[in-house]
Amino acid sequence: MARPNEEVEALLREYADLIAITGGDAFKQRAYERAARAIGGHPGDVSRLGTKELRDISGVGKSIADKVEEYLRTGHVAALEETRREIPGGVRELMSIPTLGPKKALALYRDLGIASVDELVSAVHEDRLGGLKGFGPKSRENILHGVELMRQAHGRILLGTAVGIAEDVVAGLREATGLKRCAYAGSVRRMRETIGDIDVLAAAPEEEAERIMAAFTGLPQAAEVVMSGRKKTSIRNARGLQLDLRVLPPDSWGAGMLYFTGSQAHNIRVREIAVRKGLKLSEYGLFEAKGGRKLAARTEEEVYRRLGLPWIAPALREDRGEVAAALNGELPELVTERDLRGDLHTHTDLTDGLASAAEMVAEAAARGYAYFAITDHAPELYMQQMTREKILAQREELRRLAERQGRRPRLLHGTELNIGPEGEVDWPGDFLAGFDLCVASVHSHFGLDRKAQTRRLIRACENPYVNIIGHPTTRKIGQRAPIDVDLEAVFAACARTGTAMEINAHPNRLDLKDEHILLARRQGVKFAIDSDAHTVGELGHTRYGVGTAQRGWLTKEDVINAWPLGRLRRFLRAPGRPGR
DNA sequence: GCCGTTTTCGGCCCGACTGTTTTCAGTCG
Repeated sequence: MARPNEEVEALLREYADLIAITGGDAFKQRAYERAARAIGGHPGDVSRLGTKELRDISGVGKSIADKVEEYLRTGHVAALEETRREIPGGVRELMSIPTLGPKKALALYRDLGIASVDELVSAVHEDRLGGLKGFGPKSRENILHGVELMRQAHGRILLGTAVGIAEDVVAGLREATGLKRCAYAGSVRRMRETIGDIDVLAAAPEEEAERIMAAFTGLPQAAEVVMSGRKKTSIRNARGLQLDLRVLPPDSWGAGMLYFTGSQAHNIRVREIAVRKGLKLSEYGLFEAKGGRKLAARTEEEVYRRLGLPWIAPALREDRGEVAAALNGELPELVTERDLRGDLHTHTDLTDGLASAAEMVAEAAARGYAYFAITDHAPELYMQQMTREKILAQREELRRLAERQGRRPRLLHGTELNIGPEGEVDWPGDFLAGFDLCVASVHSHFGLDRKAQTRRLIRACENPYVNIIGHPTTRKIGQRAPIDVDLEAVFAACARTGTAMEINAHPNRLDLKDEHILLARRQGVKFAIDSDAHTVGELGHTRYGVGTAQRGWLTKEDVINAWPLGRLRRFLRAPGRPGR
């Protein structure tokens, strides 16, 4: 499903870059970037849309719709091909080096014929950049350093890792400076699945800025100082991750958090509203365009309110229609971590977990869960050596634990079944009927074609004993691609059979991801936010699952483990399923 | 190139830092 959207997005982004390099209209470039973002984030498959529906996507007009259709029909776009002949791909690649943008990339190509990162590195070493305007000794150094970074670090880090670093840096800064208002913003606050850099905000009067910047560059995480000023300082940690600190007057805290939380596209939307009202919004506050009187800045709520909007949760700020929804009073009341009443997918040392059932249950109780499911692996995952006897013994163990435990959490005995290539699962129905719930997941045959993957997942949904499809696309971020499957067809089957889709909260999975959730939700699918914990500590991963669910606009109504136990049990025994 | 309860033409977000340009362009977020 996502593939055509991603392809079209990449295509439009490339065209936007080429417009920038060739010195084309900056507004035209932005129009292509905006359309690229809109199509990349569009929940449905764009290759299935007609001209009219395509143009209904905000930012897509006649010209871009024509190009998208041309691409989907023929596999290429004539206008893009033509520009590509003018500018070799390697020139665009130069822009991925920090400090090099379209103008400098073009200068390098036009004046020196440099059309790849390697050629650029050689040119610097051979000192051929000497005469080029805008390339002094410092920029040459920056280029070599940037290429080095690109080659070693390459790319983004997982949300879970980034949250840890961001929390450490905020705590370190607070301790070193006594700052009260200090927080991370940016994509970490929005809970994006991967993070490119970390933005930290501090509120302090002007005269304290220098002291705070010094504390920042003095943190143990600061392996390198990238730039330092009185208002903004950037460091890199030992692994090449950039952290930016902005210091703002305390009066500007809300406007600053709003601005630095982004996304950029969300900010543009909000500013457009400001402009239409004759106002100006910056990180310092909301001002009258004429006269410059400050109208709001102290809190995010205040700034939004003055623009006629309710507060918009960070996870929604991706320009996916949240501003329009806010204007119409149609923002969803998002599910929160506190809404979760239990976890429905966890493991113990009976299979590949590290903690005993008793330890897992104790932690679930400490988390305040009303119910808690243990779902160890089933026999088809051969390495786990599961048998009927072992899992029945576990059921007995849980019964004893429940007696000791009292009413909370109520223990549910489940299993994580393996979905075979034909959609079959490990045990027959009469044995499955003994479980409180069954999660079913793909653990093998990742390479089947789209038709076969789709068929096996739909069959799993149709199994009356399967309640939840675990990590539905089986992707591991940065490690394993998702299986090729028609998710829309699977979602339809889920909605029809009353099978929930899992939002696996492990930071290296986050599966389903936000865009899939948006799509599934519209088909009436229900979700389970599960930790898939294999250790006691991993039970805390649910926060990332909740963040992902929020990015998919889910309310507690959509999430079965935010429901009271009675309602959850009715869902697990829904009509069409044999009673048990 | 897109878009419209101010507009079908004339707008399109805004500010900080760096490097080298002696007054500001380019890049970044």
